[in-house]
Parts: sequence; structure tokens; C-alpha cells
Amino acid sequence: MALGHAIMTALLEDDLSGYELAKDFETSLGFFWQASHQQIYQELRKLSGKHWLSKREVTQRGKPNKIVYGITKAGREALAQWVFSTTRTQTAKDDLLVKLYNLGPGNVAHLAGEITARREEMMQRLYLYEKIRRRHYAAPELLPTRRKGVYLALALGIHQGEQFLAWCDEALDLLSTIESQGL
Amino acid sequence: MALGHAIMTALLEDDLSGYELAKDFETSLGFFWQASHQQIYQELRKLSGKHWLSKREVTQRGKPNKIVYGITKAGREALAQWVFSTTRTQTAKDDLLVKLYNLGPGNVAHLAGEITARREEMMQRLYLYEKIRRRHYAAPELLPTRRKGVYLALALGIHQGEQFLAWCDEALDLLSTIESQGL
DNA sequence: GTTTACTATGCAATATATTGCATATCAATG
DNA sequence: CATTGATATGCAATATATTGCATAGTAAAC
Repeated sequence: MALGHAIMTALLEDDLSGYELAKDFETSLGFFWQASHQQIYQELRKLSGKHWLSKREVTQRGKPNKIVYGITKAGREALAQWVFSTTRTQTAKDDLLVKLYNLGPGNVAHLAGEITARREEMMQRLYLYEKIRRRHYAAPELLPTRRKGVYLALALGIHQGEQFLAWCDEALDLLSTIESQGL
Repeated sequence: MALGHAIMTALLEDDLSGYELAKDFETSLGFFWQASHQQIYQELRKLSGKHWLSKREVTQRGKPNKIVYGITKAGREALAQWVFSTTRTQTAKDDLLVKLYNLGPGNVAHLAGEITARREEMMQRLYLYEKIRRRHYAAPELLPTRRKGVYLALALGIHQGEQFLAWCDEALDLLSTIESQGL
């Protein structure tokens, strides 16, 4: 039920529509919790069914109307309680690592390519992270409490991203010593 | 369909029963791909239905009989092909980070506790990783090709684990500056 | 003026994962 | 000799996630 709590968390600061939430999940909170729009729309209906969210339709001009959700008092309480619940040990699944277990002369080149692509992606993400950090989290000790938490999540993302880049380099280095075999 | 491929990968070196696979998934490959025994048993039946695995019953004394699975030629081919498939962008979901977005005076102490627990867990895992590295991967350049891939997965685990410890310290440090509020 | 892109929401089917329970043998503990 | 724990496999129900498709209005590009 963590997606629901992630959504409520996103709604703590602003009321948002499903579409806007889906957009948001591609950045910020979505760095740590991805979700597709289908999932979000379903979850929104569930949450408002539980009265943890309120909804209202907003008429728009030049665009289809949207349904904007806001967190209710009951929602805030449920969220606050959830923070104290025991976190199930996280999933941590990555195809790439399973693929690496299958490393062989026939696929070195391909795997090196995948790693290079991931490296690129991570570079771009880090660029984004850094931009956010510089703009909003330059002095973490001075932030209001809640923002300190957000900062820490960001800091983890940055550290792990940098670490990942270093690993990519190590990996590409090692892979380059393997004789590739065409198909 | 990646669980299936993870299972076949595990069966590349040894034939194993569902129970043994489930045990294995708690270590080694399971560091990068967790799965419960229910999932594994179901997947095994699916895979042998596709003739990617063969099965035979092994009579045991002092223990219930077991069904041992081995990868077939067709399975090996499917696995080798899968390595070239496009990896869907990984999931990356962590309750703890969502919780951090909800940081407040009422839950600092709790969150600090969760981070401390995670730190402990990671220390233990790192200890395991390091033991494996020293024993089997001391000289990565000299390993046979496939083992180089396994080494790289391990290396990523180690680097990210160490990075995580450093982050925990940073986080605990920052959290300690926040005034905690009892309930 | 037709195509493409963005906003906005949704259904249905399938795939994947989790939770709880059930069964059965044997060894060791108390 | 009753309980606990390890081995060994499985069903059923629910929860969660993914994939493909459908609709519909407007704006901008060509």
C-alpha cells in the first residue's frame, strides 16, 4: 500500500490531478518511487473511496477538465501513522545484474553497450539532481524539518548515482579486456 | 519474465530443487533479485511447461523427496537471447525515502531508528560480500569470462553498500540536529 | 486541412508478487 | 512423547504492476 502513501505525500504540499501526479512521479518523488498513470488513477480512486483524499472537478478552457485531489484530515493521519509502520525489506531487482551473470564472449559488446546507456541516463539524472540541490538545498542544516527529509532522499540519490558512474567505468574497463566474439 | 531468467541463470552451474533455489535466492543472485519460494515454485512449473527446464524426482532418505530442475538446451538458448533484449528501466522503490519526505518532529526518532537498523543490515551484508570477494574474486582480471560478470555484480553491491553506510551517517547526523517531539 | 503532440482520464487483460494457509517427513530438544 | 525446527512442495486469494487499447479536446506545425 506504499504507492497510496507516496501519492498522499505528494499531495501534502499541493492539490494535484492524476495527470499532474503522473508527471510529478517522473521527477521528484518518482526518483524513488515510479508509477504509471494507470496505477495512479486506480490508486486515486481507492484513496478517495477511503476518504483519505477529496476530489473536485476543475473546469478548464482549451483543455479537458481535470479532477483535482487533495489530502483530507483522515488521510494526513493515516500517512503520519504509516511512517511508523515496519518497512518491508526493499525489492532491489535489476535485469542488468542478472544479465551480467550470463556474461560471455558472445554478449560482452552488447552488455558494454547497455552499461554505457545506463551511464548516460545516470549522468542526465545526476545533472537534474545537482540542479535541484543547488537551487533548493544548498544549506541543508537551515532547512525546515520536512525539507531536511527531502534533502536526505536527494542526497542518497546523488551519492548512489555518482557511485554508479564509477562502477560503470570499472565495469567497462574490465569488459574491455574480454575478447568479443561476433554472432 | 525476468524471474524465470534469473532462475535459469542460477541453474547454469548446478541442477537445483525449488527449495534449494529459494535458499540460493536469499544469498548470491538473490542479492540482486529477491523471490519467495511460492513465486519460485510457480515459475519452475511454468518454465518446465515451456521445456526450458527438465525435472526429475530425487528420492531421499531422512528427508522428503525433492524435484530437481536442470536447464535444457532450449532454456539455454532462450536465456542467451534474453540477454540481448531491452532492459525495462528498473523499478527502484523504497519506503524509507517516501517516509523521509514526511519527516517531522513527531517521527525523527523513529526514522533515525529505521536508518540505524538499515545501517546494521547493510553492515552484515557487506561483511558477507567482502568474504565472498576475498575468497573467490581477489583477482578479477584473471577470472574466466562468466565469473567476471558475477564479480561486477558483486562489486556494484559492495560499492553501493559502502555508499549507503556513508549516507546513513550523514542522515543520522542531520537528524540529530532536529528537536524530537514525543507523542 | 491533416498530422502530430500535449492534456486528461479510463477499461480490460495479463503478469507478477505477497500473504496466509496446508501438508508431510524426520531430527533434535526438552 | 510432545514440541520445535529444518526440509520440501504446494493451493488460493489478494494486491500490485504492466501492457495495450480507447476516448476526446485543443494547439501547433507542416
